[in-house]
Amino acid sequence: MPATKGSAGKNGSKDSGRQGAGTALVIVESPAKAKTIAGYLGRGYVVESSIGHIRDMPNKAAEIPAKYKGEPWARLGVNVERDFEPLYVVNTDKKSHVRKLKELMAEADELLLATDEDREGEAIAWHLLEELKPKIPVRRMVFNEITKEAIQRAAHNTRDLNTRLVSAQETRRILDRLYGYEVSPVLWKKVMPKLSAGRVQSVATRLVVERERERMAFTPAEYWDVKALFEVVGADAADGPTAFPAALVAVDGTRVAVGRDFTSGGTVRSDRAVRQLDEAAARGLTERLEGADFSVSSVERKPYRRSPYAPFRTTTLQQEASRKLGLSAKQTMQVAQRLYENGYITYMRTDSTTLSESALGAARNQVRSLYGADYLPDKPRVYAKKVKNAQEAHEAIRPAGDTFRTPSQTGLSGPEKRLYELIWKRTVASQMKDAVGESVTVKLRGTSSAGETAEFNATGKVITFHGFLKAYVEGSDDPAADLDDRERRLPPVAEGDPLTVRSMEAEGHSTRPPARYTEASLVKELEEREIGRPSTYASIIGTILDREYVFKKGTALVPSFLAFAVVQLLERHFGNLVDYEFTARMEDVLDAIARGEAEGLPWLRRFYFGGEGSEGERETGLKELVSDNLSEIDPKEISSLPLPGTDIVLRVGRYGPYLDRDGTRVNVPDDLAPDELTKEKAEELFAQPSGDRELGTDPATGRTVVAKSGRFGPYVTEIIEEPEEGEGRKAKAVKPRTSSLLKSMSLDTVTLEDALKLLSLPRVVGELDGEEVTAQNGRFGPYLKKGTDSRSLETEEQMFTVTLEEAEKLFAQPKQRGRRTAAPPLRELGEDPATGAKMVIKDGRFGPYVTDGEVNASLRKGDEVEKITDERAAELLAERRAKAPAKKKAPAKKPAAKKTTAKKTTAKKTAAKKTAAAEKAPARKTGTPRSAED
DNA sequence: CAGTGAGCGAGCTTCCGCTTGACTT
Repeated sequence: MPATKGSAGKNGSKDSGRQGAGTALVIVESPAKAKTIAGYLGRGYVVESSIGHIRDMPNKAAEIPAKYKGEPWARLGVNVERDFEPLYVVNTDKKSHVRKLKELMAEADELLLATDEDREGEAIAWHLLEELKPKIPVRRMVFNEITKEAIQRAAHNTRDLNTRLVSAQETRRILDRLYGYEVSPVLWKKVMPKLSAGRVQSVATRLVVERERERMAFTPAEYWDVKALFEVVGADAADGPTAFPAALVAVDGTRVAVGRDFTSGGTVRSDRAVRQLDEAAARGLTERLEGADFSVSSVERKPYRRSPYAPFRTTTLQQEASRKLGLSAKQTMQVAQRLYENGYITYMRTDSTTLSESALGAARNQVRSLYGADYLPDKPRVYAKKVKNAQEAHEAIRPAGDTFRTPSQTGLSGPEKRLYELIWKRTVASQMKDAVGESVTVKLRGTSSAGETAEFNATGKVITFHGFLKAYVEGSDDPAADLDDRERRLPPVAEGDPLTVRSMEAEGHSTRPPARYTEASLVKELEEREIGRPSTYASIIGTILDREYVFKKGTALVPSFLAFAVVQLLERHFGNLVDYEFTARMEDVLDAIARGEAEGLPWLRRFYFGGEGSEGERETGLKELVSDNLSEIDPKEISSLPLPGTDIVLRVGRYGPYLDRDGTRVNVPDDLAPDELTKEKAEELFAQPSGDRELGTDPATGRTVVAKSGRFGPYVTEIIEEPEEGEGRKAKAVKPRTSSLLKSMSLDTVTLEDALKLLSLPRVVGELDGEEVTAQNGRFGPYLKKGTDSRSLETEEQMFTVTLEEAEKLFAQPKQRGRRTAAPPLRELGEDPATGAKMVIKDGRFGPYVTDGEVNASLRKGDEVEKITDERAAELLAERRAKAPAKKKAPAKKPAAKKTTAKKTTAKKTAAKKTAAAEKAPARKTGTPRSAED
């Protein structure tokens, strides 16, 4: 609806429109929010969203602007040599949106940056400012709740941008980038490509691994107790239950041990004066108590009171949706997002439990109408913030609006209705009265036939006023635990009342290892440790699942052996970074920066370049840890997990985990939980046929032919019997013949016939120039060999069919000619303005590339052979030239002692010794943080 | 994890936090 200009309200105060003729552009973070706010602000305002952050450091090489490509720090996106100046680019998916914002701004006469009032929101506002470069007046607009009054108030009570908060955010961002982009490559080199490390995900992974370690170290303890059903003598069944259960708690005044009295090692805790009953003791006691007289020795009554739970924030919603609806963190957020976008609930990514005034009113009205005034407290309930680093830019998660719709009024169905109902109930319950009642503990005593005094306990709970429990009861992760609304009524008994035993039974138990994390409990743990943010909890789980650091077994998160290797590496070589307190300490620093009491730069400098720690000790910087210290990380050691009490080592290989005992190896199934890898299980794996498949006997040799899966893929080989012990060493060890399967074969279907054919290789083709010519299969595929000379063959089949004449022709041709000359350029382009050389696009092993005859440059993602312009080709070539010159090697270092072989393994070890020139940062020129500019 | 013989255009992977559609399979 177009704004009617003119009568913008001279008397103004109540007018929802804006004074003056022009319009103000208001930018918020979320489109759904923009829609709502636009309605509240009315004419004179155009409300648009930024859709989150609009700029960030480049994600990957393709996003780095050409002018920075050659910089040594371009890979990081942070100029570590110049005060950690970040390089910001508009995210590719935001380019068109930023353009739109610019267009809208051109129409406006004022810009209101109304992003969230937290660290990230302030930074988004600053980035908008930097990117939009407004020439009109700019103000920062903030609000904590989205109601008409609050929004209109906020529009007229603007402030300046808080640059200190922006600095805190930028410091956080830089640290996360340095951590992630410096440590991940260490994992690529030492463990496996494409792995990742980060401040949040690595700690999350470590938590899961540590829990598994606890489970592995756990020794269960067995203990027994006695359960009995007692009956009140002479009670009237009409008054309610006359029998009730009780459990043995003490014998002769000594408490009987229960689960919590044991250590994880299976022994009784040293500080516990308890008696551990074994089966014989428990059964014996039960027998001796048969027919014994019992009486009530004490009755203790305590008032019971329970207050409602706070309204939902992201983590508690995820936990309850998991317990009650069986939703994963990601599913919960997806459903909640839909509810939010369609106006059913408030924002779902929040760490706040606060309800706005209007929400309080709505909740209280609903309590009154649905449950009656008796259930309504005199004053609204206020919940203290539970989360330490809460930024509270939003409300709690609650039904939207000034009046709450009941679930049936929404017309929703399926998971959306169920989640809405959960949120609605929890919100309403949070404004109801406490549940009150009484809890009772009854102690019973009897004497056994051997004169032992046995003491039993019975507990009961009676709720006299259900209060909020009428609306909502929180779920539990432990299926054995009693829920809050569970009542247990005991018959009315008094001290001295006689009781008879209706039944009595000894029960055996064993202590259980700590439970594995679930998605919800891991998120809860992370939140308590101040690690991660509401917008990221679900994706943290996604990341560690994607990297295969954990897998799900039911709802449990099980760490992989890969996670053990990665965590082991990080703990041993980057201990500080996976310290559980790392983030908490970082938050302290960031808070100090936000308060203006500290600067980010010195802190980043120490983190990256090292320096004096808080205790005056020298702290090694990240840069040194990932470069000079790299050679200290032994990949073999890192990937090895000794199995305690055995000489078996579990190793994490490129093709999955396997066990190694003195060179004998066996694969470990990918889905084996680490705590299930016991000594016995390991032996079982070794005893199993190793997946080799016997194909039959070679009639020529009598040897068994088997198909196996090896390092280089599937292959066939033959089994050669070991010579008998006394037969001496004179018989020279015979090497078994081996051969890789052809590409057309597979391990499952290969036949003895195939195998014999393969084992017949190398085939003698004939003789040329006095040398034998053979056809065989090798590392790079099929080839012909003549002495030290060789030529590749086109197909595997040729190994069996190639004739001497064909071989002679091949050897007559120069090497390497195979396909190069055969392949004409894919496209011809014009001349490179830089060199004047003609450019062509060719097809190569790694896909299409452009070359000028000297320099070659692969096409990048998004480049299409048909659409490459001369300019783009020249750009690619220029970039390639700017990179480390492949030809002339700088002789800065001492000459290499030996010729480096091309073997990858050695390259790995010698990698990363970089010249440490110019590492020292020059003294700062100015003391002003870059982001503090006005 | 089986063990033989080239010579070549590499380039990319990855972090945490804000936010949604627009894409293809």
